[in-house]
Amino acid sequence: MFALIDCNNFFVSCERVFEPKLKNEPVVVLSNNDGCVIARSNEAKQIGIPMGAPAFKYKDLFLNHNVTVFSSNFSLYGDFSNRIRSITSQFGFPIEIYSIDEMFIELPILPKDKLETLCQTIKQRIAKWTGIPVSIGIAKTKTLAKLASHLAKKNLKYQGVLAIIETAPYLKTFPVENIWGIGRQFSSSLKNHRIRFAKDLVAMPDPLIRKLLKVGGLKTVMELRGIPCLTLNEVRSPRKSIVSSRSFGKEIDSKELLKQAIASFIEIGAQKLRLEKLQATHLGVFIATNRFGKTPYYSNAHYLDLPLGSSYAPDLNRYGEICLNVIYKKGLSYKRAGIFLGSLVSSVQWDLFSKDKSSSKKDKVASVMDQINQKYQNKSIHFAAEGTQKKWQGRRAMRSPNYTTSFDESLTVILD
DNA sequence: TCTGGGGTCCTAGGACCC
DNA sequence: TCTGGGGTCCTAGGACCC
Repeated sequence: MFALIDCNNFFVSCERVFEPKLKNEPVVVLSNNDGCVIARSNEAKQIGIPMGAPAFKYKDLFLNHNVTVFSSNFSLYGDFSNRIRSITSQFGFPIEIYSIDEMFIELPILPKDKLETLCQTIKQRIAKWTGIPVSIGIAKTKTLAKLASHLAKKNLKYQGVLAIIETAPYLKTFPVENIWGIGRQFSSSLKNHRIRFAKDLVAMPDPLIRKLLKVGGLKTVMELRGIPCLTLNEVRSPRKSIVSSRSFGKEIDSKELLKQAIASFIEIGAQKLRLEKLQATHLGVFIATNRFGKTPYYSNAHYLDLPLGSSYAPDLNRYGEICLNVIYKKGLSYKRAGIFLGSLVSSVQWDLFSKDKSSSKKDKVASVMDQINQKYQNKSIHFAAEGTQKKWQGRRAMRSPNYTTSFDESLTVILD
């Protein structure tokens, strides 16, 4: 049996832990650059704020309904995510971290009421020790567990936990577009075939499913039928690529500033590489003007294979600059840029003819910098290529303090 | 002024081979 | 009338997820 533990309105719930007065109040969390709504409390959903709503278009609504607005604070959310994982792992079941706010666990086969009691215990411990409310769905396959958690979240009568043994009654009214693995395109093409609910999908002939939804969709349907196709992945498979990109706070036309932004993105990626003991042998840079602007949209990317794998920013940066030179067009104002690191390898493939014998020195430099940035604040020390002004950085005016990951920002409690 | 960011997998089609 | 028939590999684009 699989159980999916899903945190309710996760980012909002994290913010509420330190602002208890916001319970039962409408709250939203915004994306980078304070651009879009990426998390909503139930109250905010009720007001009619959709997922992904551009913040500036909803300013009045926020004001009129007293919506509390946060910039995103991923250090805080990541820390809560780790705490919830460690609490869950205490129960001793195999566990898969699926995303920042979701985990699968594998449970023994037990009667419905035993499964639900067990998961209520998990749910209550997470709530008591972290303050984060979760919903838990239990079923024979991962896809059904997802479906169950969705129902557990939406239907108060389940009190946050639902085990599905007999699937038929639940599939009957479950809309296809809410099924895990059925996105916008697939659900609209299913609707053209008059498939509206999970039960219709399950009854479809396999060749037609294969034709419309490809192999992935066929797996989804098998799982809905109770035949497990997906397994628990306890160890995360090594990452295959890294992307680091941002929209800018202000549009940039200077190539020099773009270079600095690219250098910053490369260092973010390089840090991840070093953390996971990987090196990139493929690098790309992409830049884009404002999609919504009046001027014609320009976006372009250029990729290079590197002669030697690296996780050292100055090395990667040389190729980054080459890429930028290829795609940069003078006279345009750029709104977004990013870098891509791919073909990641775990050890260096030495180039027989390379003159680069300095790699151990570079390793030392990088590791000292990483230590300093870890001990003090991140970006305490950085390469000059990143620039000192960061004129391109976006807004995050309403970010909450890093209560749990920075001593300087921890909560002060005043006792009377 | 203002519209996110980071991933994976699958497929169709082109290039190339014999 | 009818212009071979299989293969493999790579890539871009599209689908999905959070």
